[in-house]
Amino acid sequence: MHRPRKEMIAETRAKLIGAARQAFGTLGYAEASMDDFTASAGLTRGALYHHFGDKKGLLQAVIAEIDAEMSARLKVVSAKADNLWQGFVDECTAYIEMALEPEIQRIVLRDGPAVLGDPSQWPSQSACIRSMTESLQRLSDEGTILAVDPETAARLVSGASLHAAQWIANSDDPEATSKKAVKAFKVLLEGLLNRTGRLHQPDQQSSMQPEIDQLPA
Amino acid sequence: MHRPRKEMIAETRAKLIGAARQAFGTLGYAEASMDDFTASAGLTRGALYHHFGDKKGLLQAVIAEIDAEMSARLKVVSAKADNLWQGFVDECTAYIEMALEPEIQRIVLRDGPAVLGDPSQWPSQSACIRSMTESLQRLSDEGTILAVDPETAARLVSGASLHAAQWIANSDDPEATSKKAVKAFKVLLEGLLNRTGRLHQPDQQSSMQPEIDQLPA
DNA sequence: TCAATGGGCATACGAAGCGTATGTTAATAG
DNA sequence: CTATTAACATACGCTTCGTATGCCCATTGA
Repeated sequence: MHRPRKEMIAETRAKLIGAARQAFGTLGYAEASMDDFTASAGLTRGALYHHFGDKKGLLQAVIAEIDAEMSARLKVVSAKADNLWQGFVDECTAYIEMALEPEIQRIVLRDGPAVLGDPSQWPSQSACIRSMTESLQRLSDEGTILAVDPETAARLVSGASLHAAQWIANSDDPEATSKKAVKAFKVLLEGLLNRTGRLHQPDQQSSMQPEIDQLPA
Repeated sequence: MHRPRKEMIAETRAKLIGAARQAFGTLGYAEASMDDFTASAGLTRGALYHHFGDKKGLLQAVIAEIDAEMSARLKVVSAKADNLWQGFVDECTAYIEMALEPEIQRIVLRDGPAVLGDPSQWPSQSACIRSMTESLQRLSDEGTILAVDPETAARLVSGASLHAAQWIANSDDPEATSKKAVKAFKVLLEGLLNRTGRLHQPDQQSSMQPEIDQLPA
């Protein structure tokens, strides 16, 4: 039998990533002991070093997994919108909502950059950015937004989103904070809109409101 | 004599902060050995623990010092502008330029959040945000920008700025990247402008251009 | 079927690094 | 003048990481 062998190996990798993800997400990268969370997976550090080289390598794998999930979620959101602008807006709100999750905040937004360096250089991070970039590219082709470099705009918007999410999540009153953040975010985003012609221009006033007004605490 | 005593103590603190700032800025927080950089200041860890409690406490002190310097620089920039909008724009560009400095990037933007948590909760970080918030408040009073919560807008703008700066600093071609970033940043910022009345409305097209087009590499 | 090879993982060891507990000195207070 | 306290240094133990080594099982080729 060839399969059981390969499956055991894949399972070991998955168990290590899962245990590390749990530990990194709750304790943080620096405080997570490799002895502890490998033991919680029924393994030792030997397996870890064999598969991932070192602790940083495992963090990379964990982040790649999370980032793939985030990217998939964004694609789903933008795909089921009525028009492109709405899809982009939904994508932004989904991005903020994801950034509110403690695991993503801790691993991807806080420890990741400190240990692995600037996220814009990660091979995985490009997935989320690319998704937003493609949306903006289509909006630009369509004439809905002004002619700006889509990737650049995506990075600025994601930067604002991520900071907003961290601010919201750590504020005293997350609900009130999110409302203020969304309102201001909407105003900023409208800077992108093409106001000279009115071709394909969607309803601007109501477009940002849905769903995000009541965010999870 | 009372003074020499107090001065020696202050000097010890300053030497520790200086040595730590150097080590954190070049090696990074995690890789900086307390034994090493205290020795480089002619001291031992004993002094460190006495004055700052632990390694995190020292990082806090270092960040507080850097943040104070940043805040002072921002105030100078915004004070010498001709009008409020221009002052705000200059402040943003100065913010981006500061975020390009390796020491600030490493200590304040990368290691700081990982070790001390979300920057919006730091007592010191409020200084820079407050500066931008005040600028936006005045612009709002003046009618130049739309009625958005000034602090919220300041946080969004600073978030976009910081991410842009990190992207620029780590890109293959920082100069080209900065040009694209500034252009898109300008478009976004114009979302804040009040376009209904034309009272106090400054020249929008040229206002973002100065100085930042040629950023330091 | 039976070596033999190699990959998957555990164990053992050494080296730092951190935090604390304990000195030691010098200045200030009474 | 003594006693106390602040400002550091020294010493110790604990944890953690990385590597070197060893074991075992599965695949492979004859």
